[in-house]
Amino acid sequence: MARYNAKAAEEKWQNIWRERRCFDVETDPQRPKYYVLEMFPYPSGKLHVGHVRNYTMGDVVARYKRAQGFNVLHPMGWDAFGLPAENAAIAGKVHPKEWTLSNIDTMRAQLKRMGLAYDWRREIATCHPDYYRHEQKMFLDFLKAGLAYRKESWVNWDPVENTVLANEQVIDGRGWRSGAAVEKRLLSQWFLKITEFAEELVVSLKTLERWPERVKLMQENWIGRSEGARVFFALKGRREKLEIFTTRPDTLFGAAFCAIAPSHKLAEQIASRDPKLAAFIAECNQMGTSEAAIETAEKRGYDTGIKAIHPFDPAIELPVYVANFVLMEYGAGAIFGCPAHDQRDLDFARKYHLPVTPVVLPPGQDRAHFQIALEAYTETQGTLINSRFLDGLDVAHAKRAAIKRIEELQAGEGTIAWRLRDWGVSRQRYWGCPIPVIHCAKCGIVPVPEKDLPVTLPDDVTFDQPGNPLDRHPTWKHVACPQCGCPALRETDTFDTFFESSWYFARFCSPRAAHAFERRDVDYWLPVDQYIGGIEHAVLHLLYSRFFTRALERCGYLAITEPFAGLFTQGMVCHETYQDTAGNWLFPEEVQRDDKGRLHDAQGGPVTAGRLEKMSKSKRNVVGLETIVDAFGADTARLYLLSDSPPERDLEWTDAGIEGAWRYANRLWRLVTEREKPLPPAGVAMPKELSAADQKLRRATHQTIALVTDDLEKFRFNRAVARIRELTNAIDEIGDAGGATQREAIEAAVRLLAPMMPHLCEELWQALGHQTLLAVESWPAADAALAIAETVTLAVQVNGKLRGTVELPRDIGDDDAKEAALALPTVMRALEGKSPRKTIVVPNRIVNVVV
RNA sequence: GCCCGCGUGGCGGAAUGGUAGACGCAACGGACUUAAAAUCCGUGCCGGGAUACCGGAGUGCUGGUUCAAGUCCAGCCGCGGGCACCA
Repeated sequence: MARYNAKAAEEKWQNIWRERRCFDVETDPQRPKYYVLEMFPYPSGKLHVGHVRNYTMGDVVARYKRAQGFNVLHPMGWDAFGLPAENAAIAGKVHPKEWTLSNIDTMRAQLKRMGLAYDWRREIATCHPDYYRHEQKMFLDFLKAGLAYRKESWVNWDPVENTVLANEQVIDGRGWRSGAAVEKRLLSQWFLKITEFAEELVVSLKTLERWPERVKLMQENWIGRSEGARVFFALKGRREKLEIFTTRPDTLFGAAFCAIAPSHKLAEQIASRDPKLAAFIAECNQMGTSEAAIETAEKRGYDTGIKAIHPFDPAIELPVYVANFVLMEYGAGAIFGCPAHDQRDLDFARKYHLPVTPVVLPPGQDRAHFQIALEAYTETQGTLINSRFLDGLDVAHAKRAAIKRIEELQAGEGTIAWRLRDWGVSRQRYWGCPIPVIHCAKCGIVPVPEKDLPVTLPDDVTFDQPGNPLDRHPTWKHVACPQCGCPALRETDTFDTFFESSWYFARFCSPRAAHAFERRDVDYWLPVDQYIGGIEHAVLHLLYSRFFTRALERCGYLAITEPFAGLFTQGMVCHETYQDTAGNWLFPEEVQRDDKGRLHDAQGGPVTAGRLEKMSKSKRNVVGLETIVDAFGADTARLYLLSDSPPERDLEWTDAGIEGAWRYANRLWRLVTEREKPLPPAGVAMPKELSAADQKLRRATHQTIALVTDDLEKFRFNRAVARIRELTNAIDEIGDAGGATQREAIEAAVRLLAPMMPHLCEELWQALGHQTLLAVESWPAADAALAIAETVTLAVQVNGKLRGTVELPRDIGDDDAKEAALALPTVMRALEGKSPRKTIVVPNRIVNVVV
């Protein structure tokens, strides 16, 4: 039995697509556009099947939409800056640039073997000055627009590597590579003012109809909008006031103390004259930031001796503490404590013997007996007590009344607090985009003049010592101040690499333009119609990009505010993990299974299989592409990745699964190429009279076209594949008896499958006698009339229990259906001679007889 | 703690409130073959019948709504994810 030669066919069709420029596209305002994009990869070394699942989904959408007549933009590029390149440089004595570019070459070649319908002319890599020069310009524009600024802030500092670490790089309070306990350090850093758009970023989530609810919810949580009030407490014997934020102004009469963050201005002020407080603050700064550290940390405070005056009654004085649980970054960095209705405040009050006054009486509680012991009442149902003018109100009304009074007294106002903080973009790293500013002793911070852009990275850097190579480069940072000409210093920090990925989707529209974007191109192509990527970017990349698009719009670069009209988050590809007796991770191909099902390594040593995990280099549970594509071809891999699980769920890679897909590829291939009786020629007319079997196949064909089209619209690739397999089964069933109907069915199957298995389908399309390329063919249309059956099978139930089925003409009258149902022997037996009380007929579906 | 999602055969998974288990994987049995591979056919569970077939139970658990519930509602159990000293 002959086998489909995937390798030869795939090479052949890839060459033809390339020669005929099938996937090259241009801006064409006369035609409807569709922009499909998969999150571009970091060039870590090699592609694995996890990457490919993502790109295959995008490719199906791109090919499908093209067949539907859209002008489809489907580009690919490289998120090329980042830490791993530097780590490789430190470990392997290879320059980050070389390492990155050679990885890109490898991965590009791998991608090309997958037959993805990309416009490769548009490829970009973010590490090229031709790319990053534009973001330097954007940064300067942000600076002018007040969207970028520099401030001192507390950062994660790795004392061994001498660098700031991103939050993701701090694992349980320790640097991910050095293992050193991360310290908090106060450093001057560049920030982008994402908080400026906090409100908009939440509100317009509602307009993103084709985004997963889950992602929108995560962004909403992350931005964290809280309605409340800002209240100013006068401080006894002091001129300044203490600003606090609260979401519970209704509980102001329950206040027992005020507390400020250790890094609060007032705390620092007092500490300068109070060594004990200074020591306390230092201790707070030592505290770990890991989840465990926070959970076990005791609530501690230091009484400053200062008294705050209650805004509603000057006779009430509250002690002001510096407390370790108050965060400077949120609200005003200061709170009032209401122990009866906040658990932390209660813990704190019990420890420091502060009064606990309940001010909200839970529903159904007796005021005389209501007491707070060790558990605060934090619900917002209840009635205000002990609160003078608020007494008797429910919580919601009391909040409003309290805010009204605060505003009348000019002691504050209703306001909204955000959890979202400005985006710190400075990194003490070499392999990133240089931040285009100069520090001058006289002029301060001076932006690099536009004529001097790009500020390019020097190539001659060393990695033999820890820290930022740019900082110790002998000449690079020494420049003349563009304003006064005096010797000055270049900024040696580089941008967070999320900076590059925040605008790359727009650059694809005009990837070689001299300035960032051609308006004609971005106005045509943007927003991205379908974006596809992993859920791990639900907040970071997707939020940054939404912010960036707004910032670019404000600076006149773009005319849109939302970059991605549709988003799909696909699941991960997982694989078992393997470890030998020494605990070393093993690659799947190093593990063999003996006939008793036990696992061994190459030397015969026992191997234990661990849990199913996301494919990752460190655990070695990756399935490389080469092995799979060499053995089965790209199409088989694509089919398996699409068919085995719903796309949003995780997929477990199994060898048996890929073999099943390979069996199907061959089955379809034989269906066309190995026939005892040849199919009628292409374009053969459908006979007027069709046998029942022929009619049935025709119906299946047109039903399948309609269903698969619907499935692809809704990203249900696994179901689309199942439908096509069903049609294949139907084609098999009719055997060589079918003529024109069988050709019609096979052609439909091939065309429907083409987005998923493009090479095989081109091969079959050609074998079926066609001259055209499927890659540029239009999508098949279902004939609704042909998809409808003349007869339908009705299920017949007695008391809701299935008792049989009956084949009847479509749209038969209810009475006829009832009669036919009652005539069934199984129904009569179930009725046991009783007469039906009621019969429900759902046309063309079901008859339910109730006795 | 708060918010969200999900529980269906041995496995991945299908089912606009209307015949649960499509499609596939695995396993078992059979056909073809000197043999193997490949290919093809059959098989969800329990009880009875060699077989056709007949009966029953069944979508995490307990209730409810309905002629009819995997699907809707309430409560519980379990798993997964996000956020969290956020005032």
